[in-house]
Amino acid sequence: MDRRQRKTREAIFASFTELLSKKDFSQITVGEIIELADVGRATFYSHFETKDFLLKEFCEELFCHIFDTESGRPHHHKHIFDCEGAETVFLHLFNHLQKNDNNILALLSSQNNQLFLRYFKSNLEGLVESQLSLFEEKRNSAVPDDFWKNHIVSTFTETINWWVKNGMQESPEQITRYFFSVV
Amino acid sequence: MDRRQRKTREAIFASFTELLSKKDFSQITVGEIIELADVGRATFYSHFETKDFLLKEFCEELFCHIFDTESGRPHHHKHIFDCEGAETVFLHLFNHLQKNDNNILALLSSQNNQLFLRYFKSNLEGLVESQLSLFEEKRNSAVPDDFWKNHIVSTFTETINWWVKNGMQESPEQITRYFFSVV
DNA sequence: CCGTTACCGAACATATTGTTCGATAAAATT
DNA sequence: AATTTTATCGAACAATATGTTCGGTAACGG
Repeated sequence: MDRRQRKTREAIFASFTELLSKKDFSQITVGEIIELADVGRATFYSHFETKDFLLKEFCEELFCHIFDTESGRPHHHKHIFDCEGAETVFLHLFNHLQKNDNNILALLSSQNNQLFLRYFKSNLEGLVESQLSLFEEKRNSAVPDDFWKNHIVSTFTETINWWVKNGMQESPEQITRYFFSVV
Repeated sequence: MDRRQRKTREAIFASFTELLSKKDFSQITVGEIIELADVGRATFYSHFETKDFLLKEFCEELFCHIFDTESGRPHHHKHIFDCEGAETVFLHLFNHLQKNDNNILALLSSQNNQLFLRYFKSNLEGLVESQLSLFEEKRNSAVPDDFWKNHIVSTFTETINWWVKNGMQESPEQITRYFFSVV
């Protein structure tokens, strides 16, 4: 990718991040974004069809980064999907959040948290699906598979939500314990 | 309240309801609302400061109606807060939904469901708080009160969400059982 | 019956969106 | 190093949406 393109894209993302942490998505205008990013109007629209597409691509990069960071780095811990044991996987995610990669905490604690938790949720579904067997012991067989899966995913994102909203006072280990206490 | 005011307000709410069931809130314009409601532009703005305030008042009426319907009608069942037993209260809410008061199902199954579930949630909090003791037996004491309360509320709204999304094939009794199986 | 109030409708200023185009400079290609 | 390609700029543009103003009209309530 052309360096100019890269710089423009990153300037827009950075500007967008800053604005998202301050105001509601619906209140942000393209004019504000390009002014803060210091790029031309036509340039913005050559990168993103609309503001909604910007959000979509922004979230994809953000969560791809979080759900995928360690792959291909042999000396760090393994890829998230390869971790063993349910606790490890979810603890891993809580650790990522605490490290505040890509400043995601500012986004999760802003007025737009619902927006990001929704994206988080859709990314989480695949992961939970692959770990579903680890919850088998806790599961009441009276409920449908789909209901059960949805419940785990929702409980996890709600746990994150609660944690962030309360200032993340608990350690990742502690919050993982809370999560497993209720699910 | 003046009859003219009442009619205008209801026409706007009806128009708004119809539009909400068809498209995303952010895509709805004031122009569309007043055209469908057949009221003048100035009239709209004399009733509601902005589109967001319309949503706010709309939700307040909607949920007040649902959480409050039976009070003061001695021959019907008791007020929702007076019901005995946790199952009864939550079953009661599921029944309300199935009856589709105020056409709330169209709203809960539209693209705007997140919007309404959020309002639903805030209305639910008080109710859950008053019923918290009924969950005591199921509770793992290792988690904070606040976390526990949030978990129950979230699980309930997510149960509704799942139910509506899956076409409400289960009976209110069945869905109540699902809810209590996981919480 | 009369004073009050809500509505209409039309016009208006302002803001936002998304597009277009020629000029310019940075990048890639040869 | 010369040339072609490509991204950006800046400014202007039409189209749409927002929120306000005002005089005339008709419905309301006492």
